[in-house]
Amino acid sequence: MEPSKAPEIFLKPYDPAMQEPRVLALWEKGGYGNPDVCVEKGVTKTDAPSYSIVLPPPNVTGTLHMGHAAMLAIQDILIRYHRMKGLRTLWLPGTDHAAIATQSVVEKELQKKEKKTRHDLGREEFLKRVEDFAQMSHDTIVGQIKAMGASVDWSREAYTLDETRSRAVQEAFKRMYDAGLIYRGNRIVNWDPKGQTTVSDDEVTYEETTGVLYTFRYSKDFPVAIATTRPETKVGDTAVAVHPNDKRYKEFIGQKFDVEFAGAKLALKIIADTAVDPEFGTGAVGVTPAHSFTDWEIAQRHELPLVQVIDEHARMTEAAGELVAGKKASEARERIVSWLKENDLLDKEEQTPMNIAKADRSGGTIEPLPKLQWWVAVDKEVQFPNGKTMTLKEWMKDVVSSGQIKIVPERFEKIYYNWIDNLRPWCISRQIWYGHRIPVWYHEPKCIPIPGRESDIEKCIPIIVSAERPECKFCAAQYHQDLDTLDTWFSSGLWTFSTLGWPEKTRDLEMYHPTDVLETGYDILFFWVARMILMTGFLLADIPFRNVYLHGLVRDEKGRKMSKSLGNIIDPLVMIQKYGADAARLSLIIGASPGNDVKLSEPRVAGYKNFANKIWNITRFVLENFDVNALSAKLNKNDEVLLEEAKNIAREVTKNIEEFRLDLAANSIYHFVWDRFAAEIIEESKPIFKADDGSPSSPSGQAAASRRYTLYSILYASLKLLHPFMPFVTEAIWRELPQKEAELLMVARWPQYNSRNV
RNA sequence: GCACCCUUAGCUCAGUUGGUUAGAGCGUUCGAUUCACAUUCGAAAGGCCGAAGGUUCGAAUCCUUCAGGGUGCACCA
Repeated sequence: MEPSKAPEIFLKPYDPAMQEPRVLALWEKGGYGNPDVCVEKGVTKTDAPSYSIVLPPPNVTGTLHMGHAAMLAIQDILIRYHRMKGLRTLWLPGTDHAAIATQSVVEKELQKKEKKTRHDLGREEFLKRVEDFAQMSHDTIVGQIKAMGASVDWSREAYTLDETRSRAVQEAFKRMYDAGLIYRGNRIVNWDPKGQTTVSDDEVTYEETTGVLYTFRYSKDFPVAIATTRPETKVGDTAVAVHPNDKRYKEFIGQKFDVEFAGAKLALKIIADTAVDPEFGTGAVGVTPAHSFTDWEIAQRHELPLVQVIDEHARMTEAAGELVAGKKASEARERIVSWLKENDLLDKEEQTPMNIAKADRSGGTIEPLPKLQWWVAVDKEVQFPNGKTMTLKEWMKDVVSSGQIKIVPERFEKIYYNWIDNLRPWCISRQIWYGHRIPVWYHEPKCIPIPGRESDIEKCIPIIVSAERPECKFCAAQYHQDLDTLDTWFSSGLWTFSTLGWPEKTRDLEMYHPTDVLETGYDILFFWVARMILMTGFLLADIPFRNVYLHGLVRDEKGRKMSKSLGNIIDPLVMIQKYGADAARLSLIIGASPGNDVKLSEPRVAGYKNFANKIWNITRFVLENFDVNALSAKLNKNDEVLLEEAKNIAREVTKNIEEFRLDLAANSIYHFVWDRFAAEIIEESKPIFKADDGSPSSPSGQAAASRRYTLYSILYASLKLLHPFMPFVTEAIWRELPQKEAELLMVARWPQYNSRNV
């Protein structure tokens, strides 16, 4: 029996740069990313249960980074595994318009290259620029997703701002508006003076600094001293609050004072409120309803008037009084402090730790301002489509605490609850141009009666929610659309079902929703995951996904965030070019336990390239010593034990994938292949093949045949087990195998470790 | 202020419900190699598992306290 020669390709080391494009072409030709094709071609049974993941859509703000690469690797492992298991598997790709993020990238470019602002171009022209940029960025991203080997279904690709998704956004807005969940209201917003827009609470980050706490009296005869770190806002005070049990101030509660303070006339009422901490400062708070969230709430409780003294450009308004009106807030502060000194009203200046609120995107210092904006009510009781009445907050808690949605790692559930407990109404309107225009039309400033039909005006509806411009039968005024756009997370919140065709009742929606896993970085648990649960709950009375798997952040070797300014960015494409996509993937998987950050360095990626070559050479050895006749060989006891060992590995890998321990799964197959299969089993085989006398009936010939079969079986099973982790090299090898069950490894069956066959 | 996470070999990290001499990768040192693998193989050095108590027949693992590092949220007059 003459052993077959291994294909020539194995005589050279594994070359990912050469093999990967060929493998990509094979996959593209196969079309198995689309589950319908899998069913058509018979690799998936018609009645197979479904398994679905929607890709968290990358922002069209440029190129993908290592975090995206990690996300793609993890999801592709889950997808390939389930596809091989025989499930009807859908991985739906897409990109996110990322409103504020994309707009600001384009604005910066515009400023840098042409010294223009968006207002110089006008809304239409500017939007065209943004769209061009978004398209370019989209194409780059698609190329990168492919290069990573992600087996997504491109036929279902979606964009958060395309037509279908726009319809979903308008429908969602309308339903929530009709239910009273979305309302327009004058509340304190996080105003970003730099970006000239509102931002949500979650888009605000806090920086610790040291500030000065000033203790002073409004005037000589004012009975109470107060403390503040923002003296410039004090010209907008309308009350002084003390704790109801504070004996020092009890006698003053309810009294009113008119004072002249730094050029402003203040009418101050002394009130009692439990929000006041008697231990802090003097135990008395100057209440500024227009420029502080807590003060605004106090003002609501006590029906206090509101005086806005700072405007959208962080300048003092006319209402701030003659001393500081028109000045920058920072200047106003100095002015007022010196005024206090001049008038001998300042008791104390002391250093105090404080947090400065910054807008996440623009870095502007947040100025709390009262503004008329659109909000999602999270504490309002509403009827859900399933008939139940509850608040959005209650829903969000229930679906997690009841176990309908599982968060992995579990500790994030606590963080999630904590976030919900502190959740305030969600401000969804933004004063930027790129995004979903708010589908609301107004008769503003007012309705205009039609001559001769003046009484009709009572029937007129001055605010209408609609995708198209409505016509008014009762009034002569035109409807004007709201100028604002929606928070990008509003459309992202619909992602699991807008991608499947909602609000149409599509087959996809029925088959793939709820999705099985939402896999993303823990940094957007609140931004996105919580919002998806909220939106899906109200609109579908359903959950968007059964599992949330949170991966850690990819950092540099010193544990720092990768950033342009630090110059420590590792570009996934460069890594793929140098070491292959398989190596890049493995470096992001092994050693990355759920929810924990990964420290990545180039040598780490390089190390896994060796592994791909190892598999390559194992194959060479096995095929050089293989013979199809060996497939019918009678197995020796020894060899049966080896096959049993391989089954145990298959069992271990499977269990770990099921438990989201991809790091452990990858690790165990890695070690089995290298340390057991290559280093020991193959080494032991060499003498067996040497001793082979070529006669199938002799003991030596029989032993060799048994071993040939065994090596082939172990290789065969190893390729399958490795495939989700290293799809390229395994698929390239599969192509060369003389005996196999399927044209492509990506649709071969996952090893059945319960049966006799590996 | 309220939570959470991390601390194990020089570096990066595993060690999943407590169970024999604590593991891997990279790095270091020594050796082998006409042999599937210029990307290979073997071996060695290197750890009072952050500290102190406790529970237990038995603790890296469970409990308490503390220290250092990090994160989230709140407060921020």
